[in-house]
Amino acid sequence: MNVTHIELRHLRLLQAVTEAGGLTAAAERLHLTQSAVSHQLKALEDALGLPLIERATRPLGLTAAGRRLLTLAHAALPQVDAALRDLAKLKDGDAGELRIAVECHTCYDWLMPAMDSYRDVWPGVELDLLGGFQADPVGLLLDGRADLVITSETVPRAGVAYAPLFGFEMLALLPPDHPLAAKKWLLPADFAGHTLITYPVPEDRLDLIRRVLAPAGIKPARREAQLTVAILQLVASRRGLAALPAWAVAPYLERGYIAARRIGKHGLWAELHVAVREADTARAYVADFIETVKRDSFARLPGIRPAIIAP
Amino acid sequence: MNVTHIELRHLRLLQAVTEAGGLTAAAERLHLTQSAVSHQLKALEDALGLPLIERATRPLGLTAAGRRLLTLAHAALPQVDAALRDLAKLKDGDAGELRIAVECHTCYDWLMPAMDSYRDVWPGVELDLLGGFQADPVGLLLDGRADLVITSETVPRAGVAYAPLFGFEMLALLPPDHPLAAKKWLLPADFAGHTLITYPVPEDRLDLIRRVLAPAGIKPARREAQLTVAILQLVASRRGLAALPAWAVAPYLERGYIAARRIGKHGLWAELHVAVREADTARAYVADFIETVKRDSFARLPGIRPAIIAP
DNA sequence: TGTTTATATGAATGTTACTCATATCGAGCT
DNA sequence: AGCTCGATATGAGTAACATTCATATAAACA
Repeated sequence: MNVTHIELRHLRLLQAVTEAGGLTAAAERLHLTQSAVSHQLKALEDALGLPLIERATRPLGLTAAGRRLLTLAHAALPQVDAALRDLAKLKDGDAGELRIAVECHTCYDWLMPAMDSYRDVWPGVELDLLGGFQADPVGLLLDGRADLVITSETVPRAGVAYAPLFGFEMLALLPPDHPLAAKKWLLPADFAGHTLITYPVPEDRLDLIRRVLAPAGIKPARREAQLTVAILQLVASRRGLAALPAWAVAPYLERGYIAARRIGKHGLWAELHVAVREADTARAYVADFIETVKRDSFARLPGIRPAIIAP
Repeated sequence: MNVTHIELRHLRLLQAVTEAGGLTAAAERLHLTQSAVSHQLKALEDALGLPLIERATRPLGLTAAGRRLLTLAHAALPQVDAALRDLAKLKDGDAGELRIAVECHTCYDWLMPAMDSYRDVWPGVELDLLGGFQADPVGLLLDGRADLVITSETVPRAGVAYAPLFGFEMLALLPPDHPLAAKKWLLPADFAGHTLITYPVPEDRLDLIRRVLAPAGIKPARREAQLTVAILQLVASRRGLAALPAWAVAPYLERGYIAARRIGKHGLWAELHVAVREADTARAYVADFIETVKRDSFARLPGIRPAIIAP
């Protein structure tokens, strides 16, 4: 067959496979099963009469044909997305207001750049970032004091809709020469007798305490710090241990400033979600903000994975 | 639904609809039913939440959304086609030889420009045009003296494959002030007593005689001319009538040099097909030549329509 | 050499895109 | 008006295809 029946779906697939570095990971991102991805890729290769990926090599490589098709994907898909955005603007208008409340301290790291790329595309949308700690950020939506909340909880609430952003791993931080650094991963007991350095938030907002230490009956001393760099500095100077998202510490790890270890064998994973008023889910500039953040995050943040928990 | 599930199929559809100037004509080009086109367009409009075409206006117009999506189609589809061509070259190589025999005299008008655009894309393919009249052009394929034949016949022959190009209308030509010009279309009897000016080919190769005049028992005198302009000039100077493809006379009609009338109420339609050796149908540079000619013809030639006769 | 992780495959299922048959609509005619 | 013709719309049935589930195979790691 020569009149090849290629579709955007195939381009998105190839892009996801190369970006995710494998079929299984691509499947997660596309919200498909691994089987579907394998079948679809094979069907595409059969239709073209050419293999697209190098099997049995890790990390997965592309064939010349695969690279050519990926080039097409990189050229064509952004055009398609831009057109869809323009259509959305035609439909709903291109102006609006987005007051954003953020629950997690480290989120500013990726939120700022994401907001920048969003602003390029929706210049008519007024972006505001709400500062300060909020006891009940989702409540701000219903108060009308915020339009969008980035949160780790998805407690169902009338009139509020949640959309998953991504899952990320919390890593335990310790000085590079600390005795515990010899272990591949830390167990709850390893934290006993150490001070825990955290952001100034209640204990039930700290995943490490709520999901790991408290169930094991361990209650370490706490010391609070406002800024990520302050926490890192306290850890490096042996004042205690901390737990931060993997993406937030990646740059410091590279420089050997501190060490990071998994919490439990499979790691401690948390998720971020976006909450908006249900009435706003249909607004194009709202939906596209969520899309932008997600795309930006997966492109920029190391070690994140698609969210698993149903919103 | 905001995560719009747009596909290349939709872009090709919109492009076909605007180029063909209607759903029915687009359906023919896409080898679909009119129903399929209508359903698909509606599905797309529903998914986007925006109408794409102005219903109930002739000629059919696009909405702002339709124009934006068409812009996308014009940008993206050529990129896709180029990528597919590159993949075809990767698969089969990019060199070959294409000796082309042409049965119809007027075909050179569109074949030359089509060959030019083809050459841009397949510089490695050696193009040759076989000159002179051939009694049995398709036989040249099996002799190995030609690789591709443009013909109006599709007589099944072992080892030969046919692909349809397009259908076109033969128009009767007459001087603008001729009495017959008063009629909207001509009947076989109208040709009686007039000289028929034709290319120098046997009678059974002339559609007007074989399919219209001979069945009606009319045998007009004939006069032959080699060149299209010579035929036109003879008609204009009242030496007789002629019949030529609509596209070949369109430029002269505009200038009022001659007049043209339908032959029969629904017109006399003929078709052109491409014949190649069956073994060559799988060659990418052969298949793409046929595609190029078809695309080029539909873009350039007025009054042609997809072929109907099964090859 | 088992153990884990990633990919492939066959059969069953669900979801679409498509066709067929028919209805509706609008423009041009008498 | 009413009629006819060409074009588009629509509903129901079908065919084609994408996806899942369950399982096999293969590669990587200790």
